Amino acid sequence: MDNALNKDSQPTLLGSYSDTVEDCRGCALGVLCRHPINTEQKSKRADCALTRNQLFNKGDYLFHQGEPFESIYIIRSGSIKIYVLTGDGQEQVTNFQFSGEVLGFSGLSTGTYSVSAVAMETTSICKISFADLEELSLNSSVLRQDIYSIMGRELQQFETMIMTLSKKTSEERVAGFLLKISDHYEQQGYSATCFRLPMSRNEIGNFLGLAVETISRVFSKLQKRSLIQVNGKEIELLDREHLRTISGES
Amino acid sequence: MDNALNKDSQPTLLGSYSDTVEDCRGCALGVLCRHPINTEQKSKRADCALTRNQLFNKGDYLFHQGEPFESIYIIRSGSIKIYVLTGDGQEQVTNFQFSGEVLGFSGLSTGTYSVSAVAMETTSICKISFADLEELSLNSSVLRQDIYSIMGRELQQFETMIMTLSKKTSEERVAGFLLKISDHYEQQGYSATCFRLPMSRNEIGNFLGLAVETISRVFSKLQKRSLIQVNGKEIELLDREHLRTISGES
DNA sequence: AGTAACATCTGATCTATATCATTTTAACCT
DNA sequence: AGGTTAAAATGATATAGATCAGATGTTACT
Repeated sequence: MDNALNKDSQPTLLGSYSDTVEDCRGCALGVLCRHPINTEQKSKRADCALTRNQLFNKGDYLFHQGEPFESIYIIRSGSIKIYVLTGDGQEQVTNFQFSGEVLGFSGLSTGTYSVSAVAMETTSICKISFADLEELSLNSSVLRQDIYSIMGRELQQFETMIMTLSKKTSEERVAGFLLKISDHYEQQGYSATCFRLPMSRNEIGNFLGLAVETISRVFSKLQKRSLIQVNGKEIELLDREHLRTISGES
Repeated sequence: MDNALNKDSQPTLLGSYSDTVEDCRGCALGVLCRHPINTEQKSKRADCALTRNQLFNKGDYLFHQGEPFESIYIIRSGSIKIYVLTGDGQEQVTNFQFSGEVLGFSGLSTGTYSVSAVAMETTSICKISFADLEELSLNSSVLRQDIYSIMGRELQQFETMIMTLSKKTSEERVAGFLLKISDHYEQQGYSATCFRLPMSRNEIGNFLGLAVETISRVFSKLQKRSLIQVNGKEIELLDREHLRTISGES
């Protein structure tokens, strides 16, 4: 029921896994594994560790809202749902994150995670304690810049999300949602037009501020207009350009 | 029409304004002015400067969306509206910020400001280039922690905002909005129950994802129920407890 | 002071999306 | 495989809040 560790997941010295670096080209904190800082650091701080390639099954939690903030997580592959519990115990999905993305930073202000993070499918994670990350960053302006950049990007994405929730119609939201996922897969070298949604209609609706039924209806409508092909969670984007127009850029 | 500099606003060496520190108790980056780091640094880096107490009039911009990211801004007094321009040129208010708060971080990822920041009333600002701030932070774990904490808090606030826009009714949104401002003024030593809103109904509606007319109507309804007293921009909260219940905590 | 331009308020109507109800389809378990 | 349970789709209806229109109030300018 808890995190399933595979045999490669023991904490290891930084820089000792150069054979796996090839898998990590899209990693937002790739400098941790690629930069000379590793070999320099290795000798200085034997205790400084990055846990790599830890496997989580669908439903496994990376962390729960309220737990002490400890580590930053990097998604190697798979996908994670981020959500907060509202005052009355409802779930509010605040993000879906995919390979290459980094999560956990919002815990920085209170010292406890402000959200929960749960795997939506089998997901491989790298993990580094924030204390270690911060210490490493003192010797690498590139790493520092990367950390700030990741947090800045997350702030920007939230700004965009607020715009979406505040001004967009259901169709615009769904089109934008599909394109965001498509763009992400494309950037990671997968098909941009044909993919499997790791989340349920319910979770999509929750994230987009719409009822489940509305998601179904919009999917059907977009399919009737030959813009997408829906088969359960399998989605094919038939006309990305038109979808882009509908979504209102963003 | 542009930023009006008052006579105290020239860049100054850190630590040279100890006489003004008393005004800055609520400042989220107060460590810049209070911590021994200042005097140590002062001799080492004469060019490291914090611009203090720069005055902006209503309508003056701190920065515009798209301009190169340069500095972080700290509000000493007054209030700032943060907004993005959407694809079709509409304005989307993403935040209202008040004294003690820090802004500009979302520019960190792209190197250009992703939002515009404009004074809603006469506002006093301190400003530090991010490069200088980062350099100072290398010698102060407290400052580093403060920077991360500010960014983490901003992420958290966005998470809350998404919940608001996704799930709350107009009444809940408005009650929560008034309480947030009230709490802020209280924390800064002003009256928690009686204050002047620096923004228009239009801007409130834009921020809360509601039409202007809805804001007016909810204000009127809350007044009819003796929860608030409205007189143009002057607001008195008559029953904060009840408002808190209506807002659904958050 | 007087007028223009704008902000706010209130009422009447409309509509996008929620909600409720039912059917269809897919996933899961022993 | 077959039966149970959950997810998704679709139709019918309700409603919160948008939009339109007008009245009133406020601010700014000469």
